[in-house]
Amino acid sequence: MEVVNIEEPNIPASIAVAWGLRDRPGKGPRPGLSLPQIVQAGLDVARAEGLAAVSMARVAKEVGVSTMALYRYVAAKDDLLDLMQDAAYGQPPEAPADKDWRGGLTEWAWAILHALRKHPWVLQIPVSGPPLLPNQIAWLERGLTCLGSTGLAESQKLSVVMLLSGYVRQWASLSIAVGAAGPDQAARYATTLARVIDPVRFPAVSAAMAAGAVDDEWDGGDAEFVFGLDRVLDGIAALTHARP
Amino acid sequence: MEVVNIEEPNIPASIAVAWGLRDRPGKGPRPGLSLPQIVQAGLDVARAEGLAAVSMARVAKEVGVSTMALYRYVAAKDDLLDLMQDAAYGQPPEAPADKDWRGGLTEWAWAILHALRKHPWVLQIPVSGPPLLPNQIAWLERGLTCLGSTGLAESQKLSVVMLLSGYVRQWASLSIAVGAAGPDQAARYATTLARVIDPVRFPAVSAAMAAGAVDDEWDGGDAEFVFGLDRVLDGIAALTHARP
DNA sequence: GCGTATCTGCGTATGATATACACAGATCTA
DNA sequence: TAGATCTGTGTATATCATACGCAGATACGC
Repeated sequence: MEVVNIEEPNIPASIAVAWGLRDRPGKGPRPGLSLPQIVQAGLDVARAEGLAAVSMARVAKEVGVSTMALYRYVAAKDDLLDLMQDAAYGQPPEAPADKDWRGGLTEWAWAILHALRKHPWVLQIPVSGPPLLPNQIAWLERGLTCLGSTGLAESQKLSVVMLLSGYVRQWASLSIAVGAAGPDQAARYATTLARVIDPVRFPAVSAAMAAGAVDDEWDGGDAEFVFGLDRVLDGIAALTHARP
Repeated sequence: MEVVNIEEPNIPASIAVAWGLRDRPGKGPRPGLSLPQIVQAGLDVARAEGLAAVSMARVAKEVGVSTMALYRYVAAKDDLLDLMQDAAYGQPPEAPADKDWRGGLTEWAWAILHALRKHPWVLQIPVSGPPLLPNQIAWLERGLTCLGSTGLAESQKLSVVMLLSGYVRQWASLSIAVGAAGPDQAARYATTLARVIDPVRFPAVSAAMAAGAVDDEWDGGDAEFVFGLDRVLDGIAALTHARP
């Protein structure tokens, strides 16, 4: 079972593997591991010790194999990370059929946020390209479905869904980074900034800090998320009204 | 010149350094290097060979010093990356005073996009926290200033600016990733996806692909960027109308 | 002017990392 | 049964960040 597929030469191996495009010749000995097993081990390590601890050696130890055995299932570490990311997103929840597009997308955005909060390390994986793995496609499907009744063009639907998922990802990234630092650490940041930022050179930032917008109110809570989410959805609503 | 500052124990060293909070005791020999010089060398390497090539050894060779000499100026590689990121953003362009908030923010978003296109490797640096370095604060200042006349609350202004900058960053990330793959590679992706995606399981995605939304039209051009940007700005406009 | 503390730059060492390569044994096909 | 092929493994290599200590240069206190 070689990981590279001869018939699909220019596809990243991780994608081919994830979609199950593999010849199973069954010549040699039965594989003792399975790809989901390895990916799950990666998830466990990432969850317990962070993404930085996810090395091939560490994952191999987790499944009880030698380091190099993993390379029989995964062409490179980046592929494993891609697969871990897809597994972390998981399958999107089923769409309740009785919602309008706005309610559906709101729920969809919340579901993404929950997935990212459950697996914060996903945000540390550098973006390697457009979403192409099965679960990511499933989330995309689910988002596009919400826009089915709006009459938008297909390319517009796609842009809207990408815009929204980008917002969630971006917001989660910031919120988790601040949350991971801890409230006292964040407070120290704020006081330091307050001392360092020149009110003459940065009057608007100073005003925001003086109004407590930067730190005091910023609990990383859901209110801020809803605010941005509503802004984006309002923008989409304006578009649907313009094109009935 | 030790990099850690004793009086500010809990501040990341990179921030203290970037803001010039350093004691200059002037006891030992004059430093032969300067921090901007090192950061510039990092930029050069990243520009020419990508972020992955930016190692301490490579940067040191670039400035003509030994590897360990860099650690007299930077506490860790992450600090260097933070400083490189701030240098890549550079100073925001001056705000033309005769623009309304929407025009101002539009121009601001475009300026960010241009900076990111000029330094695509910035998008590969994992987000370590809220923007705290001088140039990033300057961009924040510039964005907040655009909203000065809207009467929004300070916390709302901040959320809006973060929302917008997040969108730009997200979009640039996707667009650059697709662009870096090259058009032929992207076309191969699309054909592979078309074969792999089950129209029964993913009808909406299939419809989008059939309509050519995924690949044919997606040139990563400016039209897609403007579309999402206008959505976000429409959402903000709705807010300002609701609160005059 | 002099001693001394202190800073700079450097060479070396260490531990972690991804991954290439070749081999032994297991398994299926002919 | 013979050969092809796949699996798991050990070893080797190259790269990386960075800790540590040393030699020389410099400026301050006297």
